[in-house]
Amino acid sequence: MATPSMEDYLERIYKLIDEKGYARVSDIAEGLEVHPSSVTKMIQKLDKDNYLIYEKYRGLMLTPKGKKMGKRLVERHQLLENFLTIIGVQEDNIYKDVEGIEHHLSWDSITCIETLVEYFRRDPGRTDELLNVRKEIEADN
Amino acid sequence: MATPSMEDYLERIYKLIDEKGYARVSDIAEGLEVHPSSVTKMIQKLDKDNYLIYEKYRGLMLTPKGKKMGKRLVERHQLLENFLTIIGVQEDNIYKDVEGIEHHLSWDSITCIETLVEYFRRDPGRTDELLNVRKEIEADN
DNA sequence: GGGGAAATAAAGCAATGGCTACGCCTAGCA
DNA sequence: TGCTAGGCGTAGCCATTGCTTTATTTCCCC
Ligand SMILES: [Mn+2]
Ligand SMILES: [Mn+2]
Ligand SMILES: [Mn+2]
Ligand SMILES: [Mn+2]
Repeated sequence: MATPSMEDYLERIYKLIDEKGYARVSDIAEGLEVHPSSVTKMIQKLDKDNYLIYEKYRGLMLTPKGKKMGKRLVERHQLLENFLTIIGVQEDNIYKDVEGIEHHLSWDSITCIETLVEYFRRDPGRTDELLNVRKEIEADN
Repeated sequence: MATPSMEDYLERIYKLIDEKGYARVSDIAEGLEVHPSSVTKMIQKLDKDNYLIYEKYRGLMLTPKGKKMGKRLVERHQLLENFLTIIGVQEDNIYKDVEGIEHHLSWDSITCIETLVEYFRRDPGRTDELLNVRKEIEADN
């Protein structure tokens, strides 16, 4: 099982490869705001756990396992951001909250949240009603 | 700021006092599945941070700060369990998920989830519609 | 006052993951 | 073609968190 930090790295790596075609140590480090040496260390761990194949000074390649996991992690992060946005969480809180909770939800929960997001997407009136509930609660104070 | 573990202890302590009138080291230890010595250590930390007043061998008392925080933590935990239940997460996943995410949500997010739960509570038909969405998604596979 | 349960103290361990310092590799320029 | 800057890797260290084990102390009740 991957630790939260491992997931953050894998997510970032997947995204970089997806967007730029490759993932360099320095880009990963910048994205996660850690030092390059920390990235090297973690890459070696991810290699040992078969999420990627790493050749020093040569770069890295995600294995099928790593690709699959990376994709899920990126999608999970996006889903959670969408969820918090829909329910009205302030922009500035969203990223940090998602970074925290994403590692602690079962895939069962993720699926249910997916359904919930779809529920609001299918009928925008529902979002309006949610906002009404909010207003009514606020008015009671 | 309290660490996740501190929050877990505080939550448990508040609950014990609420239900039994007092919180003994052994009860706390049992509830959190740790050794009594771990409890003692954490209690001292919580004392230092003014969440409670601790007299060795004499027990502890929550300060106003500790009471307020404890109450919020217990309510937060309960809210998140309700939320996951409403959206259809399996019983066996709920506790573990909540234990994990509860420490990583801003109070802004908590408030929004509260509103969401209230939204479903006000009209049970909404829950039914959510279930329908779920069934339709499942049927598509 | 003594026995035993409960609580505490002290020491230490393990996992995680970050940083610094320094050394190595290599692409690309001179 | 050789140098070198910047990127990368290694080793060693440190901080945090929170747990355990073991030994000792205290309290409570008989
Ligand atoms: Mn994260
Ligand atoms: Mn993320
Ligand atoms: Mn918890
Ligand atoms: Mn909890």
